Amino acid sequence: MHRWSRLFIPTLREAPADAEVASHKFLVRSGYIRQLGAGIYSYLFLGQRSINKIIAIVRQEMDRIGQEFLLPGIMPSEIWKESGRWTGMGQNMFRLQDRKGAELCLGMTHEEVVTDIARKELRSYKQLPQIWYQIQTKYRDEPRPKAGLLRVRTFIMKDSYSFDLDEAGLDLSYKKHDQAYRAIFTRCGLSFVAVEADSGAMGGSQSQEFMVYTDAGEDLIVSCPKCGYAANLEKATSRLERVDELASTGDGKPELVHTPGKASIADVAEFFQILPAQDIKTVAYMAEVRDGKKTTWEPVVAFLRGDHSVNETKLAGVTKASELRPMVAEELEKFFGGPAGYLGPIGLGVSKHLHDRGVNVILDKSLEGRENMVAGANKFDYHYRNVTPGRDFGWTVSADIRSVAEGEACPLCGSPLKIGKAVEVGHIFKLGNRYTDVMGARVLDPNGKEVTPIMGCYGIGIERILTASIEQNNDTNGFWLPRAIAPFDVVVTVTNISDAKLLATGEEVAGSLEAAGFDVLLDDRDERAGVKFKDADLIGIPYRINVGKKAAEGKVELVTRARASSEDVVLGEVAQRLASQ
RNA sequence: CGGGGAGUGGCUCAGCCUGGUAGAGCACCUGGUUCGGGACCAGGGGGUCGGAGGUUCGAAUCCUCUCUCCCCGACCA
Repeated sequence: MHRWSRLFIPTLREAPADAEVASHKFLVRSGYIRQLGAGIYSYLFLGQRSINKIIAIVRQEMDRIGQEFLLPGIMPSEIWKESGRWTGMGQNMFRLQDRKGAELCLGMTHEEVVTDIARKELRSYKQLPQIWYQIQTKYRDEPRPKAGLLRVRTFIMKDSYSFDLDEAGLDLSYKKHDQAYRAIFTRCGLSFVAVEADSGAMGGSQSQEFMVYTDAGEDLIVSCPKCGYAANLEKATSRLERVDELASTGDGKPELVHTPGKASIADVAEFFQILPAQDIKTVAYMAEVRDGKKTTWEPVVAFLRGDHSVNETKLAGVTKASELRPMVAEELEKFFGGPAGYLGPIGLGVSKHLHDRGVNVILDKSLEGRENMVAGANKFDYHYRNVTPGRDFGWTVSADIRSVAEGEACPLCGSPLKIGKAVEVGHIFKLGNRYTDVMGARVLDPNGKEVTPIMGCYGIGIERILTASIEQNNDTNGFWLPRAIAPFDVVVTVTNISDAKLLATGEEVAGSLEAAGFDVLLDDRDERAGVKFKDADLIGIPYRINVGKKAAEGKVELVTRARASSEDVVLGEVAQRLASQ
């Protein structure tokens, strides 16, 4: 039994000044964590207990499908150079040198390490499939750590890696993880959604994120309340309603119109008395393209419906850009011949294929088949009308490069879509042979033919489970965790320890609860009752047994933190009663 | 990396504009009274005012540089 009077649980009456989100405030106030530096935290007694419970659940579910390893937290640069990520991963990696000057890095992820093991040890298809996992601290030099434990520079991650002979095998490993993750997050008491995710520049084929809705989240999730469709905004699509086309004017060809001072979509729409959807939006970028060792910057111009917004993740995916930045004025002048506000598609030197000479013009699919639109004329204070894509201008690639907006129709069932903020707690990812191939992992298949195993990787942010849970379960007085991940199941509060009888009763109750298998914290501090109640409400423990006034009648109170409800329980029945909660 | 904000006792902050040698509340220690929703009274301990340099008779306060933290953006296999 843990006696509060002897523990270090530094609760704070006030939230630290630099905390913004609820989980951050409460984690600090409740004495779970203390900050050492930006994105660097110590986990104190309560925090560590909660983390341990989360890890135990993750471990238990993962052991059903895989094998736990412990991998190095520090590693030589060579394997990263082999995979091409020594430069590719760039700035997010903590790098260091040993005394001989050799380059090392702190482990931010372990694909290279497990692939190195795989290539040295795996010889035959008979050894496949393999699922290896680790639960370890990872180090990432985040450009901007924030929101307490939500985005940090050192954190605990469950990462697993699967090796399979073929796609069918990978499908199975992926599916196993999907199921394990659902079991894990369910057991942790989280309300979560699995969403389609962007596979990124990794070239993976399929990817799913496990998200918990909260305003503290950094991701935007598009979902359909009707059919269950859910996707990261970076990936989401929607069904669009047909837009009424404008009637053509004059001879039907693009007509130059003087539009003094009309530099925004809204102004132009008002000027022409049209809908923004009848206007063409032009967004101009310079894209960084890495081709092996060579890095070049190419012009990329996106055309979209006036009422749509460009989705840079999609655009980067389509153009294979490692980075996108808006064009500066000189570049606009160079490629368009006109200034921002009056950019348009007519007269651009369009490249035939991506990365060819010329401007990479990416047309959003929603503009295909449209006609008589309004667009900038690449001339200060002028626009065109009667602009018809295909007839009046061409493009390099047509693709979905826009962001879905709230209320648009679900791509599956047509119901209005919702958009909400969420935290990513897990991610499963079909990697393919990207690492196994370049690092030379090969096995012989049943025909004696050499094949490259294909990989999947699967991560869970341990602290994010705790953080997300707090975000979901808090009020002004504190938070409550589900029993499965709370540092203690129950706190037994003795309202006045100077009453020896009362203290003895509290110890007896705590002892009986412990005997019944509960994790019990006995609040035997020499504090006033009010202080103890406030602390108990603050620190995330789901139940409180109050040993006070009614003890004389042989009763205690069972307080359920989530509902702030209280019921009297006869002394002998406490364990039984709690177990039935 | 761009923009904004903040560093004063353990915590939350005032003082800075208009220089005169540091304060409040909470926390902590001692004694007493209290004891079911963060008690009260009395006494007490604790601060290189983030750091360095400069201006000045005198700097928490003015100037320069620098470090750190927070927020927005960029970024985020």
